[in-house]
Amino acid sequence: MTQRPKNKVLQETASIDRDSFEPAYAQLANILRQSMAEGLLRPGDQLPSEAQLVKRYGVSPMTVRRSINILVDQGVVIAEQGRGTFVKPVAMKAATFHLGQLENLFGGATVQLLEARIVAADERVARKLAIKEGKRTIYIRRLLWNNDEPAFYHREYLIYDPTRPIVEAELEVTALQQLFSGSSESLLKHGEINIESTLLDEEEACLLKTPQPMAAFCFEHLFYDFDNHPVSWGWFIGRADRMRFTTQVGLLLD
Amino acid sequence: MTQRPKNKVLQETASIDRDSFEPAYAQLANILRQSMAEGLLRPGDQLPSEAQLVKRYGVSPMTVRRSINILVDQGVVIAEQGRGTFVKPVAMKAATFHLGQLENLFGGATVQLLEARIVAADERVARKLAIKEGKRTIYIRRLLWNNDEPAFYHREYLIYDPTRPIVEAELEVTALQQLFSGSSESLLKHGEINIESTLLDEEEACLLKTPQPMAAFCFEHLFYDFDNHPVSWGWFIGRADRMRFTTQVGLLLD
DNA sequence: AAGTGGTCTAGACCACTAT
DNA sequence: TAGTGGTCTAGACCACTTT
Repeated sequence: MTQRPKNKVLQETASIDRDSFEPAYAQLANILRQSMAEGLLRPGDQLPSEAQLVKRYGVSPMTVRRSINILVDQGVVIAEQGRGTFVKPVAMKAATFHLGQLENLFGGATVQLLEARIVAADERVARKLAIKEGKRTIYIRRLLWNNDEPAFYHREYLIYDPTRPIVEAELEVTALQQLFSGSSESLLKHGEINIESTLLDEEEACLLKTPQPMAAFCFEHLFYDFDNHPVSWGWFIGRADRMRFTTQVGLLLD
Repeated sequence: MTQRPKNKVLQETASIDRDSFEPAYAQLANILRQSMAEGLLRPGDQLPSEAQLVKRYGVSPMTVRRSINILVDQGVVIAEQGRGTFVKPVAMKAATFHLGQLENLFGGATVQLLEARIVAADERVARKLAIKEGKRTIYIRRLLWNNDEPAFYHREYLIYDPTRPIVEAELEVTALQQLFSGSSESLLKHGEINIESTLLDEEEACLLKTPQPMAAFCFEHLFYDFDNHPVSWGWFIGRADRMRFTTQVGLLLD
């Protein structure tokens, strides 16, 4: 282990501007992050204690705590009760991928209904939707177009609810579209999405008008209603060369 | 637009347990989330005002604000100054994919060095690493093994720094491994990672011992040091059927 | 004018860690 | 015992929206 001084003096120039529109807690968080970005505070280093920060920057303890909580939430420091607060090394446990491009793909998409029929649930579907095998489900196949190009091929199994007849318009709206539009009329409470990398099979390649073999992203989705019952299970498949997911790791400055 | 009552009475049964180990702010946040999960509070509904929550649950304004900030950060409610706080509809703008499995793959991996040599940067490499074309870089090809199976094929271009000779041990440690291990000796400050879905080419399939065609995940990475200079650019390629990324959308309860 | 969220104060008490 | 972070109070003042 390399020995480093336990505590470093931050640049005295930085201070809180009380006339700024930026709140004091945000300013202090930025000052601390800036110190890390400049290498004044390195991974493993201890941050000044709360009491020190209170004195140095002339803010109340609650404000200091809020600043530090922000850094903790961002995962750039770790606070240990009774020991101190330390700069975390860059590590990647989870990555937030921004699906902005995906949002665009769904946003302007038009929906072509390929097929919609009532089918009996086989073992696999029954298990996913938590219903009995043989119960009726609605099977829907759709093609989502974007800029006159086929963007996604979507297959979905919906719980068939005899008390709520299917409006034709509904067939043109997908669960995932609702997610992206943020419709407040959604019946969905939550869902799980899996991203997989697959090859297009013959049918998929044909519908999406791609040569074969072609790499693709597959988004498997399972959505639940407010009673925690599964509502739909399906997959969106789109050619990989139209999508990319990006994430940043480590320290981020504004 | 459907009209809903602007404000609902929450279940009076729920209250803060001052003897609990769970802090009051977390308890209150959970009570509110529970109300959403049960459908008492639906997307678009207004939450009780801070003053109301202060009275009803007998906590201070700061504690109420902290609870609500948690929900805001989680993206399940939106607070609008002067108007109120409202339940957000389920929407997916970004998705956090948990790379736990990936972590396992890297964690126990052994590294087989295939090639390491100094090469002049071509236009593409020079652009990515922000150096002049023709400058020397270290090109490394590695195979990462996991459980006696080839897991990832890694190619990487490193900035060649004549003042810092390459230790042989370094060649067996990758930037991404550092990320996963959370080594505090990392020189890395931050980086960008792209996830792509691709097909394995002949060389890749051969090294990874897969049939062809085979779908694969490709992680392109670009890492920077504390001076914001690029350090390395490369790709990890692994067969798709060994990885899966999952995310949850909407309301999450503990 | 009344009600809402946004920020902030100046402490308090507690649990935990190190010496 | 001293120092650290974790929680919480009981207000204050401000900016903003609605009526």
